[in-house]
Amino acid sequence: MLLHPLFAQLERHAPLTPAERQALTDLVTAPRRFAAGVDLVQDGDRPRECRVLLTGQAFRHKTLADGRRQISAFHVPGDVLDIPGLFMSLDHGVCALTACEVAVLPHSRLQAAFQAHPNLALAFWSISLIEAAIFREWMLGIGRRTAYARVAHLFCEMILRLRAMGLSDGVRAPFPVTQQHLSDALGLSAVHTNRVLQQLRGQGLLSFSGGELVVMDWPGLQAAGEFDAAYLHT
Amino acid sequence: MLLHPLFAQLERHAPLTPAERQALTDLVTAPRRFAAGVDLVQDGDRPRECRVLLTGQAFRHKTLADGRRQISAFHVPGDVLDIPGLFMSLDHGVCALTACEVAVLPHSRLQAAFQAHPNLALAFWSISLIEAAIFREWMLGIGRRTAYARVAHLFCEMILRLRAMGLSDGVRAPFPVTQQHLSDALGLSAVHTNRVLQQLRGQGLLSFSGGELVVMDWPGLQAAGEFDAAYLHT
DNA sequence: CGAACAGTTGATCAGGATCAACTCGAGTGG
DNA sequence: CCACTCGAGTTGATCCTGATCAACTGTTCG
Repeated sequence: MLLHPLFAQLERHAPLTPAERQALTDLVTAPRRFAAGVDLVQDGDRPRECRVLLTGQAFRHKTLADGRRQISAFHVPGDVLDIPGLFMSLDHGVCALTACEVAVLPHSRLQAAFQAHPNLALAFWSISLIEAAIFREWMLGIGRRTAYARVAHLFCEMILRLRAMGLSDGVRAPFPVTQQHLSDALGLSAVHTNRVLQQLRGQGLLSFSGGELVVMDWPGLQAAGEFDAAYLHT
Repeated sequence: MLLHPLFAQLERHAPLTPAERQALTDLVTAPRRFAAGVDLVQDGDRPRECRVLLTGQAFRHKTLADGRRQISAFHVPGDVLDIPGLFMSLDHGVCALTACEVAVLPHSRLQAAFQAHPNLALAFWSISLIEAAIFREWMLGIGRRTAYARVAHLFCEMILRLRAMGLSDGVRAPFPVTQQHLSDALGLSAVHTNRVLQQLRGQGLLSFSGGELVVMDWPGLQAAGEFDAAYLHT
């Protein structure tokens, strides 16, 4: 049951057959452990394997020469960290937020499994499309929403995604990011993120400290973030 | 040779076999024509077919209730407009910028072709991943680049993508968008976009009017946009 | 004990938004 | 044929969201 988080992601649209599950189980190598802050996936790399996050959290980022950084995704268990690496070299890095356990699926054996079980390829494709849908929603937020709505929206998303993986009850969730991480994800400065957080706290919508998010007023938070979960395709 | 633009996109990583090309040719129905301004793909739709842009240009957008709009992509011939529709309902619309010709690939027959030619599915998957890479680059721009760099960067991208489809010589390219379209793609106001364009023109980097982009100083434009084409994976 | 980092606060600044008005075609209909 | 409208582009004036700079607190950790 090592790959259980991955199966949960892959089965969001259609269940896998026992044979498909077995094929994945057969090809995975021993999971690797990484410490917080380590790069799980390197920018510019042309990987020979797919990494799947089993435990812990991570984030995807592009960083410019002068240090400006954009975080394009936060990753929860079950997420495949480098699907693009199946086809091309990576144009971004993935960095561990916490200690992480990562399953490794060698490309050669994964591609063989795709040949033997075409639906497996479709399932991986499908989760890469959901990730793209999240990118579009983030673009909408960064481009067109206020800082206040952006922060609220991100917290709504993370609560739901973590709940889908059994890591949250919908009220409290582990989200071990600094305010700087939030800023880099939302296109804000750290100072302004801090002030928006104080607003959200002051309105009794949530608390966020020590890497834990607690939603105290879910309808209020959704409204503040103009949040509609349709784009998550759960 | 109706599908020639699609083949050009699909073959960016590996050539298709004659059998694979034939399979696509066999399943395409008569192309449809659309007028400028018409929605080619409707938000919320759950399509039964894939649409491929053959001629003309289009853009992908999410629009909020109050009219704020984020354009998440501009599409050139050969682009598949609704790959996510293979797996899920669409969370955005695609609108024609010009009169367009669109090829229609029914899902049922496309899926059969994927079964018969697994590499076809991989090729479609691959172009959906390139699109996601572009999304990430746009996020970086909207979140972390100045308005000036954003505008320059977008023009660099469009010149290269249009050139890859044989629609530009690398100097001049058809790009029939209004300044409002640019603003909605870049997360700016129309007024500010106008002023940035004047700057870029004033520095002799480009001219942009009547739906035509002319690059007068390519190195200068690249520098202004902090542009590195790696993310296009050409 | 001292670094180093995350968070917080205040003061100031600026990039870009907003509002409003005007120009300039390109239709379009009387 | 002209008046009218409408959309796109342009300009100026003003405002404001959020950036920047700097200092300070608290905590953790070596």
